[in-house]
Amino acid sequence: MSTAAGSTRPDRAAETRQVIMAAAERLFAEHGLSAVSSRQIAEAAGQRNVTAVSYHFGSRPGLVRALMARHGEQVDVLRERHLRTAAGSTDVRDWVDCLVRPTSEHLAALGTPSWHARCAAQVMTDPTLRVLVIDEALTRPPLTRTLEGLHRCLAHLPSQVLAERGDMARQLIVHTCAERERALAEGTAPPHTSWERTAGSLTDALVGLFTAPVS
Amino acid sequence: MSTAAGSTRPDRAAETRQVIMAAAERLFAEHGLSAVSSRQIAEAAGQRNVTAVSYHFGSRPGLVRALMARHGEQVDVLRERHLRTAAGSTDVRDWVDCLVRPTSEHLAALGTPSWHARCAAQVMTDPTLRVLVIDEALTRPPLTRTLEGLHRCLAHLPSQVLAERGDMARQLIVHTCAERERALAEGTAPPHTSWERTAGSLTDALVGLFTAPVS
DNA sequence: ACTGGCCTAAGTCAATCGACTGAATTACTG
DNA sequence: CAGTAATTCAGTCGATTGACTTAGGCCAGT
Repeated sequence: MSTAAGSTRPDRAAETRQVIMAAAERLFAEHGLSAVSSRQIAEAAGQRNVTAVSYHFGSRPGLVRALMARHGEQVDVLRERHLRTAAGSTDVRDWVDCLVRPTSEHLAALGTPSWHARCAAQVMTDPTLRVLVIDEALTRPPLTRTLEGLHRCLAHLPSQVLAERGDMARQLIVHTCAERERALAEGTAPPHTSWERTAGSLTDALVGLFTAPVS
Repeated sequence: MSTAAGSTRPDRAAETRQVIMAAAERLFAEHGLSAVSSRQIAEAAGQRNVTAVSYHFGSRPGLVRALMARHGEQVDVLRERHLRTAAGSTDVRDWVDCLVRPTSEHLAALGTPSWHARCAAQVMTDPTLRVLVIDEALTRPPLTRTLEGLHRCLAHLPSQVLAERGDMARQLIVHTCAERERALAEGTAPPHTSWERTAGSLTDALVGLFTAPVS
């Protein structure tokens, strides 16, 4: 029987993948995306083989994609829950909550220090990896449904303005969370800082951003 | 006489510095900060010596600092002008204009394609270069005066909220301009896109962000 | 118990990196 | 015209990188 007792055998690779991803995420957040070599990742993951990354993920972009996909799935679960409570609402704030809260809750669940927010910010700014992740993110059903709900509340805005403000919201969420994560990890955060509070500030700001009059 | 006729002699180094900075900026924007080596920069600048960067700028961080400082000075000039017209105003929009317009005007003056906005976004996200540039930027008098003016309009907000929203504004301006610059350079921008329009959208959004009610 | 397939370890290769050294070129200065 | 300091060029060094190949270890099913 291979019931409990930790893991059945074929999990060894999956475990190694997890270890590598955790190490990569930390190094990416600390030193920047392209400043970290595959060797360093493998070494930090306790793998004495320098080919570990390319074996398990094919390439560095493959690793990044796996990294983002894993968090994306977990955020999706949380977003589904928020979507159920926001269903049918015509209040912008409810839909902004669906945008912000899943991310902040996921980061809170990761504990401190976490690295994903900073890693995601790195990926978003990287000229080559940007596209790879953006269109993958935009095809996630819970996110597109959130945007649809938001658009229904803001139907009075020109579509181009809506698109612009959506982009701004994305930038704002990603980079604000990254900065907050760094402050939390470095211990330089102002008192009373928490992911809960961050989500609140972000939501307030985004509601203002989306409902601002168009000149 | 060495009046006209281009340049007096000691300018040779200054000229080379400019060429190197232009090449570096382009490569940084296209491939990411740490993905570009000093050698590649020197080569792209037409320098056959691989030591050109370290000779003229001491190090790679030195080059980045010089890059940011040069644009910072030019933006400062534009910001001074806006500050004169906004002086004494109690309208948030006037001060947001002082925040946004100098940047957009500077980018517009650079022509298309430009690379500075994307380069700046890279620097802002880099774990090591971030601090190097942020505190230098925050010590620029025209910027601090703008923030003071903004704070006077928003005195009713708790100081921590003010600080948070200031950070968000910074992120928003830098990354929105970077994304717009990329769209313009790649020709994938929607019609009617211009720095003028970008500034307008950004200003609307930021006014909404700053004046949003605190929950 | 054996065997076959998945996973990890170990070693190698050319290419490239940053830093360093010294010589050649340049254009002002006396 | 020669001297001088600044700038550019050319070549080298050890270290590191990604990609590749081969050998070893481990578990599952039979």
